[in-house]
Amino acid sequence: MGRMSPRPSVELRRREDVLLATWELIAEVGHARVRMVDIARRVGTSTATIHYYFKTKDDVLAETFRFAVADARRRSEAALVGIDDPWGRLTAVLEAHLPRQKVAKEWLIWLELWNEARIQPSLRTLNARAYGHWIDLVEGIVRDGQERGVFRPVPSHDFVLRLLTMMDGIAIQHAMGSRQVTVAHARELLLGFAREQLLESTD
Amino acid sequence: MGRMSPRPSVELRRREDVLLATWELIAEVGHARVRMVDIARRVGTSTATIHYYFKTKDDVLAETFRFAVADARRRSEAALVGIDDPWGRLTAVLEAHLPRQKVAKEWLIWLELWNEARIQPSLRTLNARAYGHWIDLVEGIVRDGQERGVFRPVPSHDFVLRLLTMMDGIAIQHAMGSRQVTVAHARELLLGFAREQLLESTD
DNA sequence: ACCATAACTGACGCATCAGTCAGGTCTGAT
DNA sequence: ATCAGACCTGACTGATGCGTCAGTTATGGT
Repeated sequence: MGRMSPRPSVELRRREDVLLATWELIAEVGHARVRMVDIARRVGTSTATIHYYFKTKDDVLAETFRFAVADARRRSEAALVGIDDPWGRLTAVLEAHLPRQKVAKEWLIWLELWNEARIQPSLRTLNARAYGHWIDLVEGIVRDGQERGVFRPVPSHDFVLRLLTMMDGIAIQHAMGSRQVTVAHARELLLGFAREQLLESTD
Repeated sequence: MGRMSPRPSVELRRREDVLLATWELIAEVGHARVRMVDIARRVGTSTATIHYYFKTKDDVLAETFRFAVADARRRSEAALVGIDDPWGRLTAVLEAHLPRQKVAKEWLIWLELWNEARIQPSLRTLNARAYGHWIDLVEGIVRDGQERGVFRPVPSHDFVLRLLTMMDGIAIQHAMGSRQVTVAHARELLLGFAREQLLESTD
């Protein structure tokens, strides 16, 4: 009931507010430390209201993770709009996920998701799907570049797996506050690797 | 007091039992879900006894992380004993940390440590130190190989950072139960990368 | 045999939170 | 003006789990 009422805008807006607040809180203190009161306060309401829109706290967290995944996917797609040459597409999509500003917090969400996905099967499938899509996206760009003769014919799947796992590892050290791994350095490590593998001639 | 009593064996053994049990529990259910009762039960005692040896639960967790770090370092050193040629040393130390059997659980501990280190400063320095040591160790092997003319003169620091962050990223996907990333595949991704970069001639 | 103290424990206090409930207000349609 | 139902909330309940404490048992030295 009610979910298909003539005026769903309130419900949708409220739910999104909650997810946004939860998203920030997870990034700030970790999902295990997020309390319903914290979410409520940040949204400017009571815990009972949160429960009016979400059955349990776990639901809020799970939906927030889904929300984050969808958001990241949107960012990938937005970054690719209007770009045609393969190297431009590859750098655009990687740059779009380098940990600056809002994206920095997003990486913290991934850290949390990985930890929780280990335990909760539903989150595990969420992560598997998201990561699969991420790999497919980048691999598609790489293969396209190879077919067009712009990229060297390295094994695309292994290359992408190396590139993206490297990205995850870099994100971790960045999240640890390692001063060795600045955003500039992260970009150079990743793009440099891609350049070596895909662009530079074997002489 | 007491810490320097004539018979420290009981205390030391007990403490180690607790750390071992906690280590396993963290790997199994995640540090946030580990309860004092669980630890006590696994050691075969009461929660009050755990508190006799450790001030708080956080102390137990923190010391367990320290314990895990020390254990990993010991494994690196053990793997290198008696091996002289650089490529042998590099593969030995990497193999020693591939996620098989006991080491598989260890990777889960790292996942947990990364999450918690983000929040707790003392754990962050622990992680920073451990990771710094890990990089130094591998970079030492690489530089030694380069000086001996066995490895190609790629920039050692960047290479090692790429290799080790790749390893972390692979570990994450492995922990997620990705069937794409088996241990065999992980080994090939890592060692293959090292081989390409360090051994294969530029033609 | 005795004692000091290390080692251990059951029972409990206490704080923290997720979730519920009974009832309130607000809004748009008739 | 009235009403149905969406929207919201303060106050409460119940469960959970850390840490304490008063007291017991084990142990090694003299």
